[in-house]
Amino acid sequence: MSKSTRENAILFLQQMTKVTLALKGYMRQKFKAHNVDITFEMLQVLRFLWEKESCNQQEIATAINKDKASLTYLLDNLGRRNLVLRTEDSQDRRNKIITLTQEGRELESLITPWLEEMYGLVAENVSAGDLATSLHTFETIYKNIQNKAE
Amino acid sequence: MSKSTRENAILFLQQMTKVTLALKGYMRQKFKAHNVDITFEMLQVLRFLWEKESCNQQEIATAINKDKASLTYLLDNLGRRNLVLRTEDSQDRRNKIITLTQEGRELESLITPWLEEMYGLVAENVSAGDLATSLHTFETIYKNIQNKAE
DNA sequence: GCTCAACAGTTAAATAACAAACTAATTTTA
DNA sequence: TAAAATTAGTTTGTTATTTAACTGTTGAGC
Repeated sequence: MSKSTRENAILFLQQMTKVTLALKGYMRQKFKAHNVDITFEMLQVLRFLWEKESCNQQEIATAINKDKASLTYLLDNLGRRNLVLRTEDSQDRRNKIITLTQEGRELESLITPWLEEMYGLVAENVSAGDLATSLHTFETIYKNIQNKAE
Repeated sequence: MSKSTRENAILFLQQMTKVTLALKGYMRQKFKAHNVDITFEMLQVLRFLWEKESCNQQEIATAINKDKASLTYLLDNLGRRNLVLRTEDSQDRRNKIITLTQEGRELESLITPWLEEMYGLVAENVSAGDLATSLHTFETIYKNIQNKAE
């Protein structure tokens, strides 16, 4: 690995961290400005449920890259805010079926525009080609890690 | 924003999350395999201190993109592990000067190779051009967010 | 049919992040 | 120089993540 490649790898990691933090901060500020009492992580759950009304916890966890313990916790918090409901699956009693409450469903129309703005922030001033290259780079790096970790 | 651009923006965010998690997991597994009782976040602090032996907390916080409250907490944990020392700055008593202990310095030679491996994972099978494009994309997105948030 | 492995979810303990309010020290400025 | 603003760090409360151990349920193979 050449010295400049190494430097760029380090910069890559730094910039990735900064972008992640900045996007979270952007959404947090939106929530605060509109008195919506949820976090970025809760939004990830809600966004999934807006698409797929009913499912078990593991399904959500897999979709949004979290483990099931985090989901237990997140759904407790969403339940406390009256945004989701947990019911036992009578078909397979290991499952808890998660559904949105009316309140949870109603948030969709308020928040979706902010999500679209966030997607816009990712795409703005970035050519389609550069975006695709970056995507491809992520995929390569991800594979590199999977291979190394066996 | 075209539909496919939007899709790619969403994929970009998903892949970025996955890469971040995978890299953290990779390092965690290294620490565990070698019985080194630190976290990825503590490593960020140590890595900075290996370069710049002595500084105050705010300087570290800025360099590794954390807030000062997180640093208070992280340095408590590093201190408990006997890896860093906090001393009051007699020049400006608002500052706490952070230095590595012998034990903290000794970790450098053990851990640096793992860091280099991590940089390698980012650069492996990625052309210099693609890496540079990705870097540039991050910078553009970061600027987009800064501009939108005023 | 029983046993055992696999699966879904919970819990507890440790670590981390963020916001807001706070203390103490220093610098600015009027 | 006295008051005000700024800066460094801590504390508190809420939220999130990870690991590991745990409970309960289901299903496969003998």
